[in-house]
Parts: sequence; structure tokens; C-alpha cells
Amino acid sequence: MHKESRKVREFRRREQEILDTALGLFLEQGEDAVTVEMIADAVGIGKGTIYKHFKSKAEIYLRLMLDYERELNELFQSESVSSDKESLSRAYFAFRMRDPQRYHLFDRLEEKVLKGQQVPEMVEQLHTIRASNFERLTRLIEGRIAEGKLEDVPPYFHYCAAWALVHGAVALYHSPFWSNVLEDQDGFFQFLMDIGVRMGNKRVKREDVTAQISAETEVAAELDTE
Amino acid sequence: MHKESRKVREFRRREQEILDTALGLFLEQGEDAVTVEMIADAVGIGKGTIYKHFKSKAEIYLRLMLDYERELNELFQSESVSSDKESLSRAYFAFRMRDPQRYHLFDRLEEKVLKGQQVPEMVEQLHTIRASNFERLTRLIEGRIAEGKLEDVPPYFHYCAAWALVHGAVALYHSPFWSNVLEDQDGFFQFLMDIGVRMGNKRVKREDVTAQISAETEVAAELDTE
Amino acid sequence: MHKESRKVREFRRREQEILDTALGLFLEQGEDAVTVEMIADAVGIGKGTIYKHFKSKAEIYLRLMLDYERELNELFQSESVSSDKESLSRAYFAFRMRDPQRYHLFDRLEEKVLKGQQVPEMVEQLHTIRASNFERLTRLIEGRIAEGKLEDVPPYFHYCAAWALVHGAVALYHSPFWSNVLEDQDGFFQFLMDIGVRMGNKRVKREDVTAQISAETEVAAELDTE
Amino acid sequence: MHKESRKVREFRRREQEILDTALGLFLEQGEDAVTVEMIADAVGIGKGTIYKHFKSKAEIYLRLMLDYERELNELFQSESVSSDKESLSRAYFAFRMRDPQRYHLFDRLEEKVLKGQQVPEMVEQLHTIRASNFERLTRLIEGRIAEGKLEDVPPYFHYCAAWALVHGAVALYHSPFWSNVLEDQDGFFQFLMDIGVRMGNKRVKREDVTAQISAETEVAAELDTE
DNA sequence: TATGAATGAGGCTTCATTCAT
DNA sequence: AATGAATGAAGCCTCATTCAT
Repeated sequence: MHKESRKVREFRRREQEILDTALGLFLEQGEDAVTVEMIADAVGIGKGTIYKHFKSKAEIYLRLMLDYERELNELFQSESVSSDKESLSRAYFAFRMRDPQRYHLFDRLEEKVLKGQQVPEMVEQLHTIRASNFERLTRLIEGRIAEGKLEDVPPYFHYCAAWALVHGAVALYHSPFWSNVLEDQDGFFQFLMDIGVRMGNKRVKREDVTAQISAETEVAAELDTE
Repeated sequence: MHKESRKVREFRRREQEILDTALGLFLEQGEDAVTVEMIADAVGIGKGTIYKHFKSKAEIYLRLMLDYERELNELFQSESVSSDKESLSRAYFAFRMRDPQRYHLFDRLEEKVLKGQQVPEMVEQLHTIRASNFERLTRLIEGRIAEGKLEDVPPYFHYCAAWALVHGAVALYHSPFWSNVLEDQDGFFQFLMDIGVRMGNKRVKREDVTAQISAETEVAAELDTE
Repeated sequence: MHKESRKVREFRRREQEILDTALGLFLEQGEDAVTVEMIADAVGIGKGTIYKHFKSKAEIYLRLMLDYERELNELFQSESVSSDKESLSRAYFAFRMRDPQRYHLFDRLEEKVLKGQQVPEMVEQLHTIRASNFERLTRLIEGRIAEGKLEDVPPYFHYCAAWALVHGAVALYHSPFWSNVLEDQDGFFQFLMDIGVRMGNKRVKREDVTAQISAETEVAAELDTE
Repeated sequence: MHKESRKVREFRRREQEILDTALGLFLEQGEDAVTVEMIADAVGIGKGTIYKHFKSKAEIYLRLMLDYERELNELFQSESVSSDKESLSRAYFAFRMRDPQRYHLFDRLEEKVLKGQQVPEMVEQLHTIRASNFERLTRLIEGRIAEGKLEDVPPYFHYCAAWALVHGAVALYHSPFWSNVLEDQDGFFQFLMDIGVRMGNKRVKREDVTAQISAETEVAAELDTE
């Protein structure tokens, strides 16, 4: 029993090693420039061994993508964050921007895998996880809309906008041209995150501010009188 | 002499035909799935002829990208638009979103070409055009900041944010997963464009609004007295 | 001792299980499409275990072929059949056609194994069994020739012809093209078996028939007179 | 124009060269042992060139098979032979036995190609040619049946039987075991061909012979009296 | 004894680019 | 100038067999 489980553990470890190494190489050189043989060599195993773990190169892609999507899923699940739209927005930004190269890689891979109609079961799995994430978000946002904090548009408007901004940020980050332009990168991403956190908030029209101030003044007056 | 120039014109026309056809095929099938032979066949010429016009497949990529960048350049040059930050924002959004597939293709191509260090002279050219565009923008934005209309951050913060948002919008648009989510696509992109146009505007803080209102009230009073 | 012999029995049973399973898979999917791993999985044992029983995949082939040849051998040995050329012919046809797929498989395997010069000892064994079968046949046929029932040609002409016809029948049976043509399969194979049973019989020439009839008439006359 | 056609001719010649070389290698070593690279080397061209002529290895198989089937088709078309069942039988036997290895190879290839569902269009073509051949045969045989020369069974019984016998003969011929047994090969195949030519002929029963003889005798008597 | 992870040679196929006509 | 046949490097994947546990 122990031996068996050791073997299994060993096998798992190796699988993870393959995934980690592959990810590293993909990030460094681009997935097209990395051959299965290179991965095997980098891990220090034979080419065939990789195919004991993954049926194809595309399956490696998808395993990496699924892991990433699951990490994000955990973020959405965590109580500390999932109850508050703003902190969730920030956490989402932070998660995506923590490793922009990786995000970017997976984005490219998704496109490739979809175009090639490879391993469709795993693609479906990926999309299922993602959809579940966004169902949770939808409910959160609906609450905020009801409270009048967010603009009353279909909830997906809000998280799609967030997705778009982050996506753009990542692209910016890792494009040689743009990253060159961005002298103060940290400052910029702070700036962008602020936009992200704020965007979609119900716009406070001039009249409303005045009205609210009056209201608050009245309340204050009332309180004063107590 | 006339014959000569006719030949030259013919040659040019064919070159354009190659570019147009290649672009169409790239958009339809993805650049990796399109072979040089397919382009030649689609144009109705021999494969070798293509190499009379372009030294490599990457050069085709770059010619297409340069043309696109130049189109954008013209937009920025046009007087009607370039004086006003908001309409420029809108025009920029509109330009990029007019053909998101194309934008997306070129984005991918740029990455590929940079990673492969192919045809570096043309890449430099591309970046030069782009940089010149953004220099013009920088000046425009500096003006707006001075007027207190835009937040006082480095000017490139503003256009980089715009770039990021558009980039994300495009990715959203053409991702099978997301485009599926976006039921009301037009509505959404309108929503997003509004965000884009507004973002980076100087935020009106509560006190400022009050202050401004007071100020305006005073002015109004003065006007009233007149 | 008992334990030992139980173990041995167990070992044998497993070996047979491997052979049966392998045969089933080979018939279903073709030997090239069946990997050793598939056999092991189907039996529910490890791949390595198969190599404890058989030195190579080819050895599995040969074990199956030998078993088949031995079955045929038993047919030839059985007294009920082996004394009469016609019933032997029929039995032979019936045996080969009982499971044409199997026959066909082994035929293919023999070719492969010979071409690859694999496990030559076992191939020799196979041929020895077969040769012994046909030696017995030779004697039977010689008898028939002496009796004037069969054409006086080398005895192997007769059984090789039978072999050829059956072989063709099997190929016909299992070829997608031909089996499609054969609407009335049972009728056809009956027709073919009749040809097989009859072929090689001494041809009765016209004169012979006349002569024989005269002779018989005479005999009859003689008998009559008795 | 001349140059163009020369090029085309050259291209054709090379294609034929590939086919011939491939056939030779397949016959010598078996199709599985022959790699595309080996064919290319044997022809003295690059591996890629082969793929300019054929989309896959399977397509080479099918081209060879089609050529063979067409040769057979010509045989069936030729006037000298196609009017007479017996000479057609002989010609068919002779054709198939002229190069038994080749026949055998194609038979194997057909199986492989069908099992793998490769190049189905060409397979269909092959079967169409074959079917047309046998439609012609059907009519010929129907005639013979009407004349009382052949047994009154579905016509395909006759040609399927012939096919089966030839097929078996070929297998016999080229099997190392059997060809060893066949000392007098020529004699045997003569023997077999006779069987093939005769089989399916209407059997003359004893009574019929007697009856016919009587009839003929009567006729003779009548003639005598004249 | 049973296992199954590891191996790696080798097969098929693709395609950008060259070059002789 | 136009052609398109030829090239060959390079990639992905398979699977019989071995061997350490």
C-alpha cells in the first residue's frame, strides 16, 4: 500500500514537474518554439514519458490553463473577497497582473486550442469553471445594482468591462513596444486599476450631489437637534 | 517609357492583390494555417512570384501591419478629430473596433514577428510610426491637463489606458467564450466606449462639486443682478 | 507441493486468458491496432506480466497459430473422417469456414512472422505440424488414386487445390467488397464446397461413360443370368 | 507551349518512377517495411517531392491498385477474350497469376486501406471499376446459363468461385510453406486452372449422358437413312 | 512474481524557401 | 519576370520492450 502510494506520488510529482517545466519554456520561448522533446530534455526524461502523462501537446496546454482557471476560481470563492465588489475588482486585477506573461500565454493558447478544436472535453471543462465564476459575480453585481451603487446595465457588462481592461493591461505590459513606453509602470497600473475599480459605478450627476448634500445637511441638522 | 511605367503599375497592383488576398486568408483561417502556396493559388499566380515581391512570409505580415498603422496615423492627422480629446477617443475606439479581427490579427503578428526577430528594419519602421502618433497625442493631452480637464498624470497614462481598454474590447469581441456571454454586444461596446471616453477625466471630488456649485451660484447671482 | 501446483495451474489459466483476449482483440481490431498494453488492460494485468508469459508479441501470434493448427490436426486424426476423402474434404472446408476471420488472421500473421523472421523455432514447429497433416492426407489420396477415383496427379495437387479454394473462400467471405456482392452467402458457399468436394475427381469422359455403362450392362446381364 | 508540356511530361514521368519504385520496394520488403524516405532515396529525390505527387502513403497504395484494376479492366474489354467464357476464365487466371506477388500485395493493401478508412474516394473508384468489370461478366455468364452450358445459379456464383480459386492459388504461390510443398509448380497451376475453367459447368449426369447418346444415336440413324 | 513507468528509435507529414527553366 | 518542382529540416506521436521496485 505504502509502496503503491509512493509510486503514485512519484508519478504525480513528475507530472507536475513536466507542467512546471513546460510552462517555463512556453513563457520563455513561446509555445511554438518549444518542442515536446525540449520539454522532455529539460525535465531530464524521455520523450515518450511525456506521452504517458498527456495525450498530446495540446493536453499540456489545457492542463496549465485549467490550473490557472482553478486558481482564479479559488480567489472568487474566498469569503474575504467575494462579498465586496471593490475588493473583488482589486483582487481580480491583482491576480491577473501578478503574472501577466502567464495570463497572456494562456490567452493565446486558448485561441489556438479553440481554432484547432483540440481536446474539446477539456476546453469545455475550462469554460464551465469560468462560467461558474461569473455566475457568482453576476449575483454580486446584481446586489450592487439594487443598492444603486452600480449602473443598471446587464451585470455581465460590468465584469466584461473589467475583463477587457485587465486583458488590455496585460497586453500592454508584455508588449515590447508598450512596455517601453511605460516608464512608470507601477504608477500606470495603479492608475489603471483605479479606473477599473471605479468604472461602471453609478455616475453621480450634478443634481444628485446637490440633492444628497442637502439631504445630508438635513440629517445633520436633525442630529444636531438631538 | 510608357510601357515601363505600365509594367511598374501592373507590378504594384499585383503586390496589392497579394496583400489583400493574404489578409483575407489570414483573417479567415489564421496565419499559421495559411501557406504561401495558398496565397499564390488564391491570387492566381505562382509561388515564386510572391517571393519576387516579398522576401519572406514575415515581410507580408509587416507590410500589412504597416498599412494598418498608417491608416491609424491618418486618423490622428486629420484636423477634424485631432484637436478634441473626446472625439479623438471616440474615433480611436471606432477605428480599432471597426474590424476587430484585423486588429487582433496584427497584434498577434507583431508578437510573432518580435519573438522571431524577423525583418527588424520593418519592425522599427512600424514602431516609429506608432511613436509619432503618440507624440502628437501626448501634446494634445498635455493641453487638456493644463486646462484641468484630465488627471495630472504622465500623458501616456491616458493613451495607454485607452489602448488597453480597446485592446481588451477587441479580445472580448472575438473570443468564442466571451462573445457568447455578450448577448447585447452593441449595447456593451457602447457602454465600454463611454467608459473609455470618460476615464482619466479629472475626478470631481465632493468638496469640489460643492465648491463649484457655490462658485457657480455666485456667478449666477452676479449674473442675476445684471 | 499442492500450493506449487496450484500456482502453476493459475499461471496456465492466466496464459490462456491472455491468448483468448489477444485473439479477440486481434479479430476485432486487427493485430496492428492492438498494442500489448491493450491486451494487458483487457485481461486486467500489467503489461510486464505478459512478458513473463511470452517473450514478444510475435510469440503470442505464434501460440495462437499453433493452437489453431493443432485443432486442425485433431480433425485429421479423427477416424470418423480421415478414411474418406469426400467427408474429409467437407470437414476441412467446414473447419476453415467455421471462423473465417480467425483463419484469415492467422494467414496474415504467418506472412508477417515469416517476413520478419521472428521466433523461427515456433514457425518451424508450425510447419512441422502442418506437414504431418498433409503426409497423412497424401497417403489417403494415394489410395483414392489407386482406386481410380481421383485424377492421377501428385497427391499434393489435390490438397493444395483444396487449400487454395478454401483460402479464396475465406478471403471472399471477409472482404468488404465481395461480401457485398454475395447476396446469398450460404448458397454460394454450398456451391463452392460442392466444387471443392468434386474437384480433382477423375473425369468421366464420354467414352468412359459409354464403356462403363456397357460394362455395367454386361455385369447386369451376367447377374441376371445367375 | 512546348516547354510547358515538356515540364508536364517530366512530372508525369517522375510520378510513374515513384510508383514503379514504390511497387518494387513494396514487393521486395513489404509495404510496412518501406518508408516514404526509402522510396524517395531509391528514386533519388527528396522526401518532400513525393508529397507533391501523392497526398499520403496510402494514396500511393491506391494509385498502384487502381492501375492494376484498370489493366484487368482492359483485359475484360478486349474483344478477343470477352465473348467466350472459357478463354476469359483462362485469361483471368493468367492475368492474376502472371505476377502473384503483385496481386497479393494489392489484396493486402486493400484490406489495410479499408480498415484505416483512408482515401475513401479512391477506394470507391476502385470498387466502381471492379463492379463494372463484373457487370460485364454477369451478362456473359447469363448467356451461358441460358445455353445450358453453366449451372443455373446466380451469375456471381460463377465469377466469385473463380475469384476465390485464383485468390487461393496466388496465396499458395507466394506462401513460403506451400511453395515449398509444390514441387511441380507449373503442373499444379495448370491443374488448378483446368479446375477453374471447368468448375460451374453444367454437370452431365449419368442418365443425361445415356439419354444424349441415345438421342445422338437416333439422329445418327436418321442421318444414316438419308 | 507482478508491475507499469520509462524509453527512444523511427514513422509520416508539412511548408518556407530556392532555383533552373 | 514568372513559375512551380524540389528540397529537407523539423515536429508530433506510437509502441514494443526493459527493468527497478
